[in-house]
Amino acid sequence: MNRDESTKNRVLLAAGPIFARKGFAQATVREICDAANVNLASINYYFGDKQRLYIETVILAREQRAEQFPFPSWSDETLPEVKLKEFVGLMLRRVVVMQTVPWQVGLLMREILKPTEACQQLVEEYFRPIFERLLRIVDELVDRPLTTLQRTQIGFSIIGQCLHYRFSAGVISMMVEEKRRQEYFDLENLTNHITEFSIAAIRNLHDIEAAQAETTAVSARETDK
Amino acid sequence: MNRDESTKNRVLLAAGPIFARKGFAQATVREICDAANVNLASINYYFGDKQRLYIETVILAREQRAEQFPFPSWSDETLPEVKLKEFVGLMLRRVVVMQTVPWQVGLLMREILKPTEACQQLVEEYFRPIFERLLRIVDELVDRPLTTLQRTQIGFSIIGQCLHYRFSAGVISMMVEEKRRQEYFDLENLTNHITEFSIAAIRNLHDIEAAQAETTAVSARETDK
DNA sequence: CTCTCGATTAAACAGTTGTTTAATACGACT
DNA sequence: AGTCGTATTAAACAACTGTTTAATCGAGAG
Repeated sequence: MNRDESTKNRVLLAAGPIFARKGFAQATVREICDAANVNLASINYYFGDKQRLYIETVILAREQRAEQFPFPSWSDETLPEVKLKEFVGLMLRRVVVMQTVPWQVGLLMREILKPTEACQQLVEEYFRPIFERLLRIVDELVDRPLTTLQRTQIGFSIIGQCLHYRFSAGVISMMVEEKRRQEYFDLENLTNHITEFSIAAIRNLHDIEAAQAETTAVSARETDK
Repeated sequence: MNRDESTKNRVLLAAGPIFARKGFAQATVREICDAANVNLASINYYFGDKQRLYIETVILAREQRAEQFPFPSWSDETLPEVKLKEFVGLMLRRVVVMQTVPWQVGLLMREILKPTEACQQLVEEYFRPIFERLLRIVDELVDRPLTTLQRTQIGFSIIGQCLHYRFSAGVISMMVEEKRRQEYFDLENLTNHITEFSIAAIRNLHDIEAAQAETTAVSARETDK
């Protein structure tokens, strides 16, 4: 029998999307076996129990995590503004559009929200390189050296704007009028806004810091009285 | 009998932390009743079913959270910059707490990540008023009228920066060096950065939009060749 | 006292869960 | 043919779920 269509493999492939969608506890072995068109006992026969099936599924997800949206290779002359825009567009494409998110990413995201020890490796191999790449773009956008804290915070501000459209997608949908919902999740609109917002912030940050110190003083005076 | 110690109230208070920790499906009525030291049938007697107990718990969480960190009342002369800073600080205080997450916050975050029936009411009575308040501050910060889409996107950019430190707290902790972790979650540092970043962005957004149009053209030309 | 009625209780219920069992089917080998 | 070992099956299992039931309690009213 072809290995790809073996009972064990069918279970593994069917389990992935279901675990990704519903989580470990909410996914049922009956649902998985139905989807895989195998007998109910197959999971225990091949994997021992549900838990070990889940672990094998996570491992498979890691292995199969194909670089579906690879980073473009930029020439030396590419403007940092262009780089940032493409970076933001890439982030949004990877995480925002729920429908097209492959189940492998969904499963890993699930692990990330509730970090375990296995998550550490994921951070090092997946998130940190992405983040470092972003920070290098930020460096190009400013004309002065930044402290480690500053550039990290700027990075989180940009990432935060992107991820918000995934984590809070449900609430955002409820908050905007249904008629224009598509507009708010439109990839190009989002990319343009987040890019422009962030560039505007980075460019203007230097001037603001000084002014803000004054504002803080005003705020303090108001609190006093 | 004291109202606070009534059976119904004991159930409500016991349910909050359990729902927050385990989610709706994973929390069991027996566990809640045990914690509240009441009979198993009490939930159905007082609340009808588990679901309605959950909804009442979410409502309670929202009320208690808003009570603990109320909005300041601003005078007419208060600078919008000050307002934004206090808004951001309030958001962060309500949402971002490093070590121990109060169960009220945990429950609200659960609703954002995976909205249930309780969420619609939560949006209308809690999130939307907060968001509208933010948008009015944004209006004061710009000197020109914004489209609905623009001001909403700006609002999401600010909220997204704040919430990122809750949803991605685990990953952020893993990404920054442990020695300086406290620094990255320091309330004042965060408040200052997000406020300054957002003000800088809003102030500069107008100029950037024009420049970005040119950049887009450059990007297109680069893609062509 | 008795009566009443909401509050509380233990028990039972019906449904679902993951897992196990025992029987059977199937193919490879002698 | 018969034998062996693996794969697959339907059924049963025990534990747990939310909910319902019917009995009991307990305090206030007549």
